[in-house]
This record gives sequence, structure tokens and C-alpha cells, in this order.
Amino acid sequence: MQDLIKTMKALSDETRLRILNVLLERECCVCEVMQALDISQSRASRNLGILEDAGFLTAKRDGVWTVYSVDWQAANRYATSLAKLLKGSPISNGVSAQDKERLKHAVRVGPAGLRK
Amino acid sequence: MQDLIKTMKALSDETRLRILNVLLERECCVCEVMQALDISQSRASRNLGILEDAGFLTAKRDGVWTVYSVDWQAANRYATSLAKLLKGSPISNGVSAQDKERLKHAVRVGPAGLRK
DNA sequence: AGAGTATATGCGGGTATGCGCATACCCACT
DNA sequence: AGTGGGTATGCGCATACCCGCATATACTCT
Repeated sequence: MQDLIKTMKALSDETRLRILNVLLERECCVCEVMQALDISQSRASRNLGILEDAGFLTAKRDGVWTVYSVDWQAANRYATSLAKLLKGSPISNGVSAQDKERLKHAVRVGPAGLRK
Repeated sequence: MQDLIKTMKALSDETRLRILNVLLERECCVCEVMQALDISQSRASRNLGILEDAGFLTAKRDGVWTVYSVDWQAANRYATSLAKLLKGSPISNGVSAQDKERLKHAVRVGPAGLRK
């Protein structure tokens, strides 16, 4: 579940969505991204790093440049797994299983009702 | 693009993913969710509201209870649009279009290089 | 109307996030 | 080795987020 959260967090920022949008066009080094989005160098670098850490991008060194490109395979994996989630397949996870177990015994009374 | 960000933000929280997971099982009122996840009432209510605002849930009043259920149609819409995004279809948006335009003129030089 | 219960929300505090600035790091070239 | 340019990162600040507590609101029943 933590991986899924990291994935979603990576996609819930405008800068990073714009980066992804640009990288879908073609692979870029940091300085190209900063020019395309008209943002600072540290901002570009950091957000590229976050997207890479989340698994959406791969980085390769090309001399002085670090070239980032979309990891299509991983992106597809995320897309399909998320689609599956939203179409009804529940999260297979320890915590989630506990939740569902407790749900079986849950009744329509709130905190006050339970206090009795 | 702001909608997409809101959608992703809604999914980037453990509590909300657990709620979604439980609601995929069956529709629930607030007090059932708080029991299933063993969380406080305000926490359950607030996060249910966030998921509803993002479009994943619909709420209907049933007497004292507010019953939340997954909006399958909307969820499917999100799933497919995200899948499309990750499979290469760029974001159609004013800002993103500007970015791509600037990308055409971007070159492999950084801030120092541009200063010259 | 009044009491009781379920849900929503204002408020304050702790934590996480995103950014710019400055600087460290890394690589190529001389 | 030293210099220059591209990239990563520590730090501090402003802001956003999440939560619990207390309270307000909504609904039902007597």
C-alpha cells in the first residue's frame, strides 16, 4: 500500500504532471526540463528525482547531462493496477484485510451508541 | 489539470485508500467506516468528504445516516483517463501546451550557459 | 418542543511538502 | 590538477495537510 501512496503522491503535483507531460514528448536532461517549464534548476532536479523514485522515470548519464525518460513498462504497470483498483479489485494488504474483517461486525451506531 | 491533481491527492493518503477498499466491499455510513478502520468520527467524516469531493464517492441520506458508496462510473472514468495519460497521451491543457512549445527551443545548456 | 444520536465543521497544533538560495558534487576538457 | 558547466542536495521558510477536540447541525422519536 505504501508504494501505491508514493505513486499517487508523485502524481499529485502540478510541476510533476507538467514534467511528465513534457517527457512523454521526448526524453530530456534537467536543463531542458527547466527551460520547457520555465522553472529553477533545483526545482526541476528535485521533482525529476521524485518521479524517478516513484518509478515513473529512468535516469541515464550522458556526459555531464542526466537524461530522464518515461519508464513505459512501469507506467503501464501502474496504470493497469490503478485501473484494477478503481474497478473493484480490493487492495491486498494486511491492514486492509483487518479493516474488512472489522467491517463484518460493524453496525450502524456511532460513538455515543457504542458507549452504552 | 487541477482536477487530475485533486484526484491524485485524494488517493495519496492511507486512510482514504483504506476507506475506498472498505467501500468497494459494500456501501457504508460514517459510523461503519470508523468502526471498520478503527478511527475517530471526525477523521472518517472528513476523509469521506474528500473522496466525495474528488468524485470517487456519492453520498445519500438515509435517516440519521449518511451512506457513502463508490461512484463506479466516475471511478472508471478516472481509471481510463489516467491509464491513457500513462500510456502516452499528453495532458491537453493550456499550461502544458506552452511547456511543449518551449521544449522545442530548449537546448542542452544550463543556467550558467544561458547567461552568456 | 425536547432529548438523543449521527454527522459535519471551526480551531489549534504538529508534521509534511514545495520552493529558492547557496553550495557541494560530478564530469569533460585543457 | 585546475577550470567551467550541469546536476544534486542541505538548509530555512512559507504553506498545505492531517488529526483530535470541541461544538454545531440534522434527523428521529416521544
